[in-house]
Amino acid sequence: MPRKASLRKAGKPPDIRTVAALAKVSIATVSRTINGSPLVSDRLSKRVWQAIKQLNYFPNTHARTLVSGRSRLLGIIVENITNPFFPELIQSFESIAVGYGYEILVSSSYGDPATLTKCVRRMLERKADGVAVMTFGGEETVLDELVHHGVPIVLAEFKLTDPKASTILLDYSTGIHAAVRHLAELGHRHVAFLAGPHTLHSAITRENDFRAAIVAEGLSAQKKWVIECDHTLKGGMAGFGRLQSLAAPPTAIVCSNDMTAIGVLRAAYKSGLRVPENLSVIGLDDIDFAEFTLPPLTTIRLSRVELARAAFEALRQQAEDPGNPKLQREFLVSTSLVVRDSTAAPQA
Amino acid sequence: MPRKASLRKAGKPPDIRTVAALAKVSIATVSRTINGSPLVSDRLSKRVWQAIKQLNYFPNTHARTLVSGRSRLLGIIVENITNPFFPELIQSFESIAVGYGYEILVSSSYGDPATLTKCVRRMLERKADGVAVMTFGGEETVLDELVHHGVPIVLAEFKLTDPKASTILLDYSTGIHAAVRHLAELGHRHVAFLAGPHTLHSAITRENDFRAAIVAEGLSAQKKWVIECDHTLKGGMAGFGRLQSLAAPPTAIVCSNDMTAIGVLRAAYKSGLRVPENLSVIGLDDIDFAEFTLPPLTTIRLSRVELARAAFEALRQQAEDPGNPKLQREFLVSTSLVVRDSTAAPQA
DNA sequence: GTGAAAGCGCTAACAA
DNA sequence: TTGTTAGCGCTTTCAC
Repeated sequence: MPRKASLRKAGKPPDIRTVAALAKVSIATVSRTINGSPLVSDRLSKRVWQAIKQLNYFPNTHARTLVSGRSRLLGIIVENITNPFFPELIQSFESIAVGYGYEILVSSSYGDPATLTKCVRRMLERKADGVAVMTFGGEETVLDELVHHGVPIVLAEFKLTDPKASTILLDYSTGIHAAVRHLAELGHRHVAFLAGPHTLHSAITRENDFRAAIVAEGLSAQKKWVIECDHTLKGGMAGFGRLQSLAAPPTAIVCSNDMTAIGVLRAAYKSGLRVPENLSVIGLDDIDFAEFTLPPLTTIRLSRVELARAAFEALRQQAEDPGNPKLQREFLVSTSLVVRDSTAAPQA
Repeated sequence: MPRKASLRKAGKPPDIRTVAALAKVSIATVSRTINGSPLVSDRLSKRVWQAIKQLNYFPNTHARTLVSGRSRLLGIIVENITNPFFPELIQSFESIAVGYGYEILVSSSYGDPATLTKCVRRMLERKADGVAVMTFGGEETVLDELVHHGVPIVLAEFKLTDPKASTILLDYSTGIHAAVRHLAELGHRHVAFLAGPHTLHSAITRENDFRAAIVAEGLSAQKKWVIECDHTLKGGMAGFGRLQSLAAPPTAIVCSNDMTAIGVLRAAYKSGLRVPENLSVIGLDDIDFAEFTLPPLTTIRLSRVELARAAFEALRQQAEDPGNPKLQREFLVSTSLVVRDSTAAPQA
C-alpha cells in the first residue's frame, strides 16, 4: 500500500509537476525557484524548496537541455588517457567543471585525425556546451565541424580564427631557461637537448627555446648536442646512446619530455653511468611519476592544474557570455623548474 | 542568400522534421529508419538515409533520452584518476563503451563517502543507464540511492543483494601463487610480504593469498615477514626498512601493490642494496609505470582491460536486457605474473 | 508499411 | 509576482 499515492506516482521519480502539486504552486514557479529567478517571493520559494527536499526531487537534465539548448556538458579530448601527461589534466578539469555544475565527457583521439573527427561528432551529438581539444597534435585542422556548429572550443598551442575558438599558449621558455641556468650555475658547459618529434609543433618550440637559453647563458652550442627523439622511453635511450658515442659527450641532458628523460635514466643505469654524479638529467612536463624515478627527476613543470583552469575558463566564458566582445581569447600557461635529485655539479 | 531555405531552417541544425520533409516521409518513418526498425520498406529507408546524409543530420540525444528513458550514458566512478591504476581502466571502459554507442561520465570519489554520494547523485541526474563503481574502497555502502533508483550498477569486490547490482570478483590467488612459485623456483626461502592497509578488503585478501601460497610452496612462514603498509611509496620504503632491521632479512619481497614495490626499489637503491642481485622485488597491479622502473618491475598483473570489459558487460546486460532472469551477476577477473628484471636467484 | 498525434519533463513567452 | 501554455526533438502507441 503506497504512501502518498496522490503525489508520488507509483514507481516513477517525482517530476516538476509533483513538486508543484505538493507546494501548491504552478510548475513555472517551481522552475523559477530552482533556477534562482529573483521574481519568486520568499513565501513560495520556501514552500517549493521544502517540497523538493521532501520528494528528493532533482530536475531532468535532458528535458532542461532540450528546451534551453544548454547541456552543462563539457567535452575534453586528449591524445590518450594513459599518456601520463593527461590524467592530472582531466582530473583538474573535472573537479573545476563539477564545481560549476558541469559534467565532463572524456575522449581520446589516439593521435588519429579520423578518431578525433568521431570524438568531435559525439560531442556534437551530446550537445556539449564547449570542447577542450588538448591533443597538442597537428590534428586540430579537423575541427571544422565543431566550429561550424558554433560550439565554443579551446585548443592548446593552436590558433583558429573562429570567434568561438580560444587558444592556450604555453610559455616553455621560462622553464627551459631556468633549467639551463640551473645547469650553468652547477658548472655545466656541455649541455645536450633530446628533442621531441618535429611533427609536433610544441616539440619545435621547446627545441628553439633550448637553443635560445644556451645562447643566453653563454654556454657552448653544438649542433651535435641537439638530437631529435620521439618523446618515448626508447627514444630517450637511443638519444643517450648517440650522445655517449660522441667524442666529447655532454655532462648534462635536457629532455623535451619526462619519458625521454626516463629513457636516459635507464640507459645511463645500464651503461654504468651514475646520475647525477656522472650525468645530470632534466625532464619536461613533471608527470606524476617524475617524483618516483631513480633518482627522482629534476624537471620543468608544465602545470596541468593551470592548463585545466585556463581551458575551463575559456569554455565557460564562451558558453555563458557569448555576446561579450572582449572575451579573453588567449590564455598563457607558464612553466617552472622543479629541482629534484637528477642534477648535480659535473665531475672535475 | 541562403540555399535551400525551405529545408534548412536558417542557422539551426536539421531536425527530424527537416529530414522527413526532404525524404517526403513522416517523422515516424525517419525515426524507425534510424532505429533500425524492420517495418520500414527498403524504398523509404533508402530515401531517408539519403536525406540524412545530405543534411548531415544526427538525432538529438537529449530528446531521445527524454522520451525513451535511456541515455546511453554510462558512469564510471574511480577513487582518483591520477592513481596510476585507473587511467588504463577508464581508457578501456571508454573505448568499449564508445564501440557500443555509449558515452561515459567519469568521476572521482577521492576515497570519500560524501563525495561518492555526490558522484552518484550526478549520475542519477544525468540519467546514466548504469554505473561502474570501481573504488575498491569500503565506501560502497553509500550506494543506496543508485540502487533505489533502479540504476544498474557494478562493483569491484563488493556484493550488493539488489538484483540490479553485479559484482566483479578478483582472483588474486592465481597471480600471487605464481609469484611465490617463481621466487621459490629461483631458490628463495625467505620471502616477505608488504601488505596494504587492512581497511581495504582487497588488501586483506591479497595478504591471505600470500600466506596460503607460502604454505603451498613449503617456504618458511614467519610472522615478522608480513608487514602492513599503506600502498604508497613511502609505506614501501618504511616496510623495507623494517624488514632490513630484522636479524634475518628476507631475500625477496612481494608487495601488495606496485607503488609499495617502487618504494622498496627506492629504499634499496638508497641503502646500497642491488635489485635483483641482493634482493628480489615483486609488485602487484602492473601499472603502466612498472615497465619503466629501475630495474623494470616483475609484478602480478591485474588486467585493467579485462576489468573494464567485465564492468561494461555487466552494465550493458542489465541495461539492455533487464528482464532476463539468468543474467550474469558475478564476473571473475584473474591475475598473472609478469616477469621483468627485479627478480633473480638469491646470492649464495 | 506508414502516418498522425500524444506526450517525455522542462523553460520561457505571454497573460493576468 | 504568479500562472498558463507553447513548444524543445524525439519515440511510440494507435489508426489506417
